[in-house]
Amino acid sequence: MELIKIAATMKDVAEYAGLSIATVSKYINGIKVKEENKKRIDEAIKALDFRVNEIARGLKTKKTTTVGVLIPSLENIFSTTIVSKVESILLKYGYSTIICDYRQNRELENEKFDFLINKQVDGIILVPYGINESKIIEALKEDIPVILIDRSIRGVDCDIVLADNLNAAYNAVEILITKGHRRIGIICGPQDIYTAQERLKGYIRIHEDYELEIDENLIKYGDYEIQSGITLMNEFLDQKNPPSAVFITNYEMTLGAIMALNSRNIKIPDEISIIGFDNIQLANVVKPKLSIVVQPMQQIGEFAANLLIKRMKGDDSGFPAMVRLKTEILEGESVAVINSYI
Amino acid sequence: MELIKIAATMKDVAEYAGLSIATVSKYINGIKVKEENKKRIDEAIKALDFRVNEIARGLKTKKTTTVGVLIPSLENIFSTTIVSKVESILLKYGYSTIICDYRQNRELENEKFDFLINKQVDGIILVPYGINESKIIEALKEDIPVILIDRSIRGVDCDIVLADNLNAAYNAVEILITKGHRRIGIICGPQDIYTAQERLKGYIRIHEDYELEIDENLIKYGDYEIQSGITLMNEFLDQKNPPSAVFITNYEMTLGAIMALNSRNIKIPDEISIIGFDNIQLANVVKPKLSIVVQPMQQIGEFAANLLIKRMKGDDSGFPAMVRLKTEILEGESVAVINSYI
DNA sequence: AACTCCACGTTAATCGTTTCACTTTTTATT
DNA sequence: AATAAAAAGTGAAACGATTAACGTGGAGTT
Repeated sequence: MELIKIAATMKDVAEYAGLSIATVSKYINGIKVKEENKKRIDEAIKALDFRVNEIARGLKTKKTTTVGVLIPSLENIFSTTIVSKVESILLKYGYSTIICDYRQNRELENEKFDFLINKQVDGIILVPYGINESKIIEALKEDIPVILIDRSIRGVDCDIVLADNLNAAYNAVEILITKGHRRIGIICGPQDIYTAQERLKGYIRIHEDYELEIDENLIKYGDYEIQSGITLMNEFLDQKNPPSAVFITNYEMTLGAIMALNSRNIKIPDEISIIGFDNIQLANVVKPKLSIVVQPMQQIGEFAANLLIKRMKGDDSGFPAMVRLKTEILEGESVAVINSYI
Repeated sequence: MELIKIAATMKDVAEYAGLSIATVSKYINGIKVKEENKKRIDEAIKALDFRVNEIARGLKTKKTTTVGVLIPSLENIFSTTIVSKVESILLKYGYSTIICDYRQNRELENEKFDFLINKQVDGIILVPYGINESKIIEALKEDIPVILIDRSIRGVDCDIVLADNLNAAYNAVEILITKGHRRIGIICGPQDIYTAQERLKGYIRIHEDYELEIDENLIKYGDYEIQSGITLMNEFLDQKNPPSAVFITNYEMTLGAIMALNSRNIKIPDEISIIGFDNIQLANVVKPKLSIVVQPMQQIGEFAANLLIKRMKGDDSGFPAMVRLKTEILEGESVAVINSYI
């Protein structure tokens, strides 16, 4: 005969210990209680295998100790690395993390944001794409802190943590320039995405600083997916005057670009130089080793999580915070030194 | 003056509509209500921007419409692909997904399992590693369905969804054999992991079926991490009589193995043939294109999610279910044809 | 001994739903 | 029109915690 064991409540504990529910509750919530009673309660808790019912608690306190993380995709290293870090930090504070993936789809992004709000999360970390800014404003107004990652949203005062994308691109392209490249292609992300704009700005600025002309034919816009990388790299290769080097501004498109080169049997860096983005593992497994821009993803996650904790504690100092973290360049062997200009 | 808008409750709706709370509740839960009242309630809901408080509901119903997913790592394609699929299916049914990552750490795995139970999830999907089986039994007894993925646990009757690892390995090694390889190395996972055992069994069985001897020196055990792949591949290469082909049984070790080969400048497949595991993107970006075993990760996620839904609805038919899905082999150019045996 | 404090306890209301056990209204039947 | 049966609506008690507001007993003071 299986008896389904029914979970003990605080009432049971109180009875077992011969005290009132209120006393037990207080003890559990860290309020002082007589030594003697402390013992009795502990004993009762152990004997009954009591655990507070978070739901009931949540109903009273209007807190769920749950936060939502909304990202473009679970199949993308940038997002998952951040999520992984965020989750581990939040867990330390007793929060659980609901992760939602919106598949690069604006509509889904909006829906899932609502879903999280509906689930009454205590806070949200969002890597935004096309969210309706009013939703964020609304959330903030309802006292649900939101931390943006990677992309700011026009017209919304909101904490944000991101990489210094402009300088990431600036530095990457500078490497190409100092190695002698003059016709440098860039495969950008969508024009309406902040991060993508910043990366392009970096490309443009370094050209200005070196007084190099910008050839519009060397700027191509993709959608951050593998296929874009393939298509756009092929377009470059088919140009009458192709670039000697290409800077690709995210991981998936870097993958695609390499696939395109491989399938045409083009040697890196002999025939074309490459700087990619974001995935150290990829960089090491490709031959020759790829030079890539590495975002401090762990750090981004760390800052975001800690900032969120702070906001959820009600500390609004420095709002809205903008944390901009430095990127790094990992040099491989995918960039050739050429002398055309000497 | 900012007025923080306080969410409307069912009571408010009832008052606005001039009905009782009970009626409103019933309507919301799909019980028939007079057409006229339907309208009034809808109107009230809209006017007050009412949304049910899931917490309060959960307190009464003892359901959270939340499920937990516990995986070894968020930085591993196998897990994230599954999670992504699971999440999207569950969401359709109104469930949210709490994702926990235990970093290949048994202790953390046990802790996070408890955490999920404590959060009162309605069900759990688990890719187990070293969990204490009593925890699962306990959960099942408390009527929280658990679906295992990829690895069964001795002594526990539990639904499980996995790939046919034995035949995956069998088929992969068979390809090597039919192409003339006779000294075939295998880089296995940890000996205490079910999946790893199965893959090794496949390797052994195909050898038996072709009446080939098994050389213990050709079997190496790793821990499913990149470094293992590097180390073990190097060990193979340093043997007096190295294998002509190596089958590597997970993604991370495949990465490592390729890094080892690259750093020693060994040509694939001219000097050694390779069959790897699990990552299609990787397979395409490496040169030459890698031959790999592909698990039907999406399908695994799909089956697991649907089975969980079924269990949560209280349908225990066919318990414990074992769903074993076929793998596929994606042939690249990393396997050489040799004629030693002709 | 009377009085004030202080530390610790307790009572009871409350959070926003669901649902049981009725009551009232509507419809169908004769 | 009367009545039974079916349908729709209601009041109030849960669910399991937190927390004001208040109660109590004993040490300290005079």
